[in-house]
Amino acid sequence: MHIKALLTQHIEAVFAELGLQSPALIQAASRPEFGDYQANGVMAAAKRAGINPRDLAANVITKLNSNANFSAMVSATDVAGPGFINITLAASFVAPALTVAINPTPAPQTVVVDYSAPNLAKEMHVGHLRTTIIGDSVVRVLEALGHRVIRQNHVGDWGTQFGMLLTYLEDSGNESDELSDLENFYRASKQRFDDDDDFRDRSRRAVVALQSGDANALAQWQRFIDISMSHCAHIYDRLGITLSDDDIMGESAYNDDLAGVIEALAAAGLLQRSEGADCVFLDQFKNKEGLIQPVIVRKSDGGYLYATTDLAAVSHRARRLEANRALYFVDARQSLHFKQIFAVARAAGFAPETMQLEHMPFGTMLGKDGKPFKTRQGGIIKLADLLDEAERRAAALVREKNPDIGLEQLNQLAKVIGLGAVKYSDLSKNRTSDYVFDWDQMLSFDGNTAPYLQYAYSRIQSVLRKSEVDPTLLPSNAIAEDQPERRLAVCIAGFNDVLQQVAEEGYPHHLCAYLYDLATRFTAFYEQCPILVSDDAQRTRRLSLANSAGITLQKGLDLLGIDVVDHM
RNA sequence: GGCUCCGUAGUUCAAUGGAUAGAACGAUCGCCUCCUAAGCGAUAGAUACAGGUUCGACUCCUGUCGGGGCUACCA
Repeated sequence: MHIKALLTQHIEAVFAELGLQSPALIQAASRPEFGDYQANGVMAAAKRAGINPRDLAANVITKLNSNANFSAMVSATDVAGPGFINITLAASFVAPALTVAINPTPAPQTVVVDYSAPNLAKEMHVGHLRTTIIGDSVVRVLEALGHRVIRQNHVGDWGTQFGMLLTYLEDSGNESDELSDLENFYRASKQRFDDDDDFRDRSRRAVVALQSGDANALAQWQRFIDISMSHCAHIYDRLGITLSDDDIMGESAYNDDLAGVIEALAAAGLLQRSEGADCVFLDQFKNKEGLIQPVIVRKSDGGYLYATTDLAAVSHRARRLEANRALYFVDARQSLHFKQIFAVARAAGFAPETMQLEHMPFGTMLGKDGKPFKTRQGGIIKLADLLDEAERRAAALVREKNPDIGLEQLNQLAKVIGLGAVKYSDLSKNRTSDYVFDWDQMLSFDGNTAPYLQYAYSRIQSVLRKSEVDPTLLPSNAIAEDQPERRLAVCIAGFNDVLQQVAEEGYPHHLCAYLYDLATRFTAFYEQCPILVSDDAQRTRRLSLANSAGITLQKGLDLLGIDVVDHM
């Protein structure tokens, strides 16, 4: 059920009938006393038509009420304030939504989602959390709505830094166990690269050897990549990320396409030689002095750059994968880069006009001092260490709450709760804002956190167990009666609206906010409406509501990549 | 310099141009004879500054102050 879409349709139809072209602007009511939903569009429509907004609102309501379909879904509509329309849904309309079905989209698309993309030169650190977790959640939501999703893990497996790493690997006698700590290995080779001129030159030659397909260099490279990728796979497994080896489409995969990209750009008349490099100059990247910022696609030494690779990737996604949409969950610092890539791709015809290219940026991770974490020298926290600490803290808490718990169950609980907390703390923030990394914040188990939602879920399971009824036999369309029941039921009915929004905009924090609201409404209901001690009809109705709330929580958390447990 | 993002309670975060700016943590005070107190209730506390547009501005525009980021051969 898409409540917003239905209300929007009805109201905009009335607007049209009155000769007005204006959005209905439906949103969930900002306060409970305003009903369940509100339409904010009347004021603007009235303004444009030069009529009194409250009169228009009254007129709209009259027309709405004469529509049988609208009357069936709504129990009250009122004009409020300067011209808001407050809408209270009919309990009988809300009831069917308690089956908690996710509605498939009427217009399924092929959506490429580019996310995670760790740099294989290094070990995954906390900076990779956002793209990986947020991207995976959006992927889950898109798939749940019936879109065909193609994951693309555009790993950093190519480029100049590998010259440095392979040269260092060679110098250190090919000791593969040194690679067990990738981070140290990277740091050591970087140090050498910065200090040693000869090493630097050899590193650059190693890059050329790699790019020209030298067999020995390639073999070394492959070994390095395999080891590094297995580190990533391990992290994905722990985090429950849906990426697999099949989704790996790294930078190196486009090597054979790069020359073709240059040719195509030349054929399109876009290529210009400037200071020895092949560039594309587009008017839209002109500054105030009229100077155009070039997009360099081939260096003066003949080497390609990541811009070239990304152009090849756009082309691949458009033609081979036949994507209608491509989403890039990548750091906001690359905003200009993607603006350029998308513009060049369009100009060169690599992507059809009908294909949406969307950079879904996220903010930078900051230290507690508010300054960006420097990834170059120290200061980074490995993802593996963060997850260990999360599980350790969760285990300590679980043991404290439940001293008699068995070891196996303890570990299982600690994992679900610890990882849930880490993921939720990231997912619940607007991805575009910068991100302050703080152990205690990230591993908090109180308040608006995943454990709160998991706790609400486990309480529901507890009540259902005690009721000794089979939840699948509960009526799935109970009519809510008391106020806390209504508030809960209306919230459950809004599930599809929020999924739709996340699929369109790529902001899972809206789903988090929704689930938190749902959980607080459940808790209010739980406090105010005794379930098990009620009489038969009431008991069944309330059990049914609780069950629906539990299913919604479970499904919603699953779309965030967070598990639930029956006991906490 | 140019472009761009940001500045909201003590702290961490919310708020498609809508009504009285919401939460959480922390603080203070309450609530377990009662379906799990990882909970619930109450109190205090915020839009950097100055203009402007608008019926209505945290949100849009201009300026000031403060802080990130990007900006021709790294990715």
